[in-house]
Formats: sequence, structure tokens, C-alpha cells
Amino acid sequence: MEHQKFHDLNDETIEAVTQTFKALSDTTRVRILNLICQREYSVNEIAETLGLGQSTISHQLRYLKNLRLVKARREGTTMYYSIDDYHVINVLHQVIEHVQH
Amino acid sequence: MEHQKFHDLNDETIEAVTQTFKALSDTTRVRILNLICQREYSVNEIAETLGLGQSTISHQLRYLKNLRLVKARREGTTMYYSIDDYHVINVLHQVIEHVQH
DNA sequence: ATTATATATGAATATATGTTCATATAAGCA
DNA sequence: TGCTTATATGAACATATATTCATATATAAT
Repeated sequence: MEHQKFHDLNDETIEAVTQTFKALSDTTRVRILNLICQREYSVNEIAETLGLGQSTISHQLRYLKNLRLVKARREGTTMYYSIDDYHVINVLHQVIEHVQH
Repeated sequence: MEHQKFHDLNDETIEAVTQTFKALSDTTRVRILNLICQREYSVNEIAETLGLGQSTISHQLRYLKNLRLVKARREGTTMYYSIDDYHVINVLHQVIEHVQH
């Protein structure tokens, strides 16, 4: 098993790595990402589906959008959010499956 | 690209997943894991190599040990720590490489 | 038993983070 | 313009978290 691959990590790399994992370390954000990886969802759809407040979802979507994990599309007054970084989603799914087995 | 695999996540799964990512969302813990994936290290070796206090390292090693990401071996008064969960280390390395490219 | 070395632990502190509330902004329609 | 709907935002609050300091524990050696 032991891969033994050691990385010389500079400060920027470390920051980027921990920032990515931080995005996946909150239950609300994980639930949002796991939901919208099916299809795009509006803010209200997400809030209703997850049973959380509109403001909470909006704040977390901004967080995820700043990290370019999700992207937004406007249609009238409605904003549709979808996944922008499928590599990170892949990592999320890996850990979900690891935990479930 | 789009995998479209949606998981029905119960509360326990979500907690376990976010807990795993939380372990990887701190710079000190990432540096510890990245270091000891080469070989086992003592607490002082880790502290000196990373330029951090002994207490800081010890606290974080306990954290990682509780999650069974690392394991400890005693030799006299010295404790040697090494990786216990290579699947999680693999995830860490994936993200490191993703960030670096 | 005393001393030295290595590690662990608990309390305290400072900082970071997530949610809520109230309100602001933006778009569509009468 | 005024009204409605959808979303975004900022401030406030409560909680979580990482580090530090002082001290405790554990093992070994003299």
C-alpha cells in the first residue's frame, strides 16, 4: 500500500490544499455539492430540499463560488447553481464511498 | 466529465465525511501527514522539522490518532508516529497534485 | 530515589467559522 | 411607478478550533 511519495510543500501549496479541504469540511457545503452534482438548482430549491434558510445557502454558495467549485447562471430573478470543479467533486465522492464501505 | 453520481447521504455519513475533510483542512496536520508518509517520525523530530512547538504537534497527533489516520509505537520514552490510513493520504496527495498543476 | 528526557494533557486565549436576522439589490410585471 | 419574487449582503452572535503555557506522566539511567 504505502505510496511513500513525499511532496516538498511550499506555503502557497499548503494554503491551497487546506482551503480546498476546508470547503469540504462543512455539512451544509457537502450537502449542497452532493445535491447540485445531479443538475443545476436554484437557491430556493436548494434551501427547500435541504431544509435550510435561504440566507444560509446563499452565503455558502458565495463561499463555494469564490473557490470556483460552483458556478452560477441567471434566468430572470432566479440564479441557477451548478458544479464548476468536477475534480473536487470526484474527491468528495471518493471519500463518501470510502466512508460508506 | 460530469459524473452525475448522486449519493443519498444520511447524517452519520455526512458527519464522517466532513470529519475526514476537517482533518485535512489544517496546515499543521497536512504538514505532519505529508512528512510522516515517508517513514515514522518521533514527536520531537516532527516538531523540529516543521519548526513548531512540541505541544502543538502532540495535540495534533492525538487528533489524527483519534481519527485513526496515524498510529503510534513506543520505544523507550520516544513515540514514533506513522500513517495508519493510506486511503486518506492518497486523497491528500491527489489534491496536492491537483493544486500544483 | 533522583534526575533527565520525551511526550501528553488541561486550561486559557485568540481567532475562525456558520447561522440568523434584517435589509439591500435586482429583475420582471401590472 | 409601485409591487412581487428571488437572491445577496452585512452585522451580530454563538460555537469551534489551533496554539501556547504550565505541568503532569512515563520511561530510562545513574
